[in-house]
Amino acid sequence: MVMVSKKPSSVVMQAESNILAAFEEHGSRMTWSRRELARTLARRTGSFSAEEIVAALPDLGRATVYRALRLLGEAGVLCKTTMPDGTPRYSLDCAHPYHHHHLVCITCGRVDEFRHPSVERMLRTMKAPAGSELMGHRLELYHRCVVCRESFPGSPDIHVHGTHAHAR
Amino acid sequence: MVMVSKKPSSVVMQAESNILAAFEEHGSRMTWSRRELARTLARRTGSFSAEEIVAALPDLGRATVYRALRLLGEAGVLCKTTMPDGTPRYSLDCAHPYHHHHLVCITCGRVDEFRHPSVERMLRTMKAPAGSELMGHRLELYHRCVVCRESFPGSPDIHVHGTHAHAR
DNA sequence: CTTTTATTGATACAAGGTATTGACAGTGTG
DNA sequence: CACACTGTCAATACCTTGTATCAATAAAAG
Repeated sequence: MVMVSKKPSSVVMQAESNILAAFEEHGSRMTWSRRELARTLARRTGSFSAEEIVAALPDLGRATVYRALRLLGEAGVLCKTTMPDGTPRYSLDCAHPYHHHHLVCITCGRVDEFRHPSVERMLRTMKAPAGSELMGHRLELYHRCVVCRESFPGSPDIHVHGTHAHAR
Repeated sequence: MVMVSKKPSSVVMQAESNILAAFEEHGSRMTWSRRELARTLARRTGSFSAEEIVAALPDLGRATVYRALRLLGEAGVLCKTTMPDGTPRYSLDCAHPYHHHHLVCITCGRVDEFRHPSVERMLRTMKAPAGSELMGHRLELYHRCVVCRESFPGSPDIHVHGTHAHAR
């Protein structure tokens, strides 16, 4: 996991206040822990694991971090993405806060958001089989981003249960 | 997790030989363990966890079961699905062995396979951002199946990171 | 039948996350 | 401002889902 592209400070501040707002709107108390967390998360680029955040905030308890991540996920400012091998990664919602899917680089872990009309069409027309009720969905596209292709040419042979390879 | 619909014995036998064939085609040795596993998996309906299989085969080691599940996943006869909360479930591939997505009941865990032209169109046109390379994808639709809706009316309020709720 | 090599089960371990608990800190009320 | 109420905290233990290791064993090839 490389890729430490710089994040403009205006974007960081925006992200931080988004996070704080999410806590507020959820009715959570504003504590030092949560402020620290917001500050730390806002600076992140790309995706990260929960344990990375735990490590970055040694003065917060594990449970506290996990609780906050779940809360922010429910509030819609943080997304939990599943890598091809099933390990979870978190990323901040930026571009499309309300509905989007993920384009995930399997090499550096970078997560981008996208929308595509065909997906929305599919979701509308899927009106699940007679009598059932659609409740939600998960869509992730796995790729190798430009930077990673340039740094490491060649094709990593990745297969994982539940993931469908694309024809070459 | 309820739903013990009966599986016709012809289907069971078909599934069992599919599994054995998968081992064979992969070049694996045919062992007693793998035969037992094939027999057990073939009888399953709906989805199941790895630990359920471990428990059902007390004479096989944990590692053996996990190894076989991974192998069968790679061979394409078994799918690993991610529930909304991130826990994995396995299910046999039946209808569309080569390319499909999953319609997952969040109440009983039943997994159905589906295809939808809009999804295929999206995948074709997504030709990921300039210079990157699409490697695979994961698409799961979460719903409550007919049986579960009848058994438990009311709407469970499920939200999990990375899953997007559908408008009601 | 012997050799080779994949496979096995046991065990330990790693990652990701939740449950519990006593202590403590924010916040609304008086 | 003081108090009590309740959310939140850190620490810890524990759970689930898997993987790594390794010596013993069983397929399969010759």
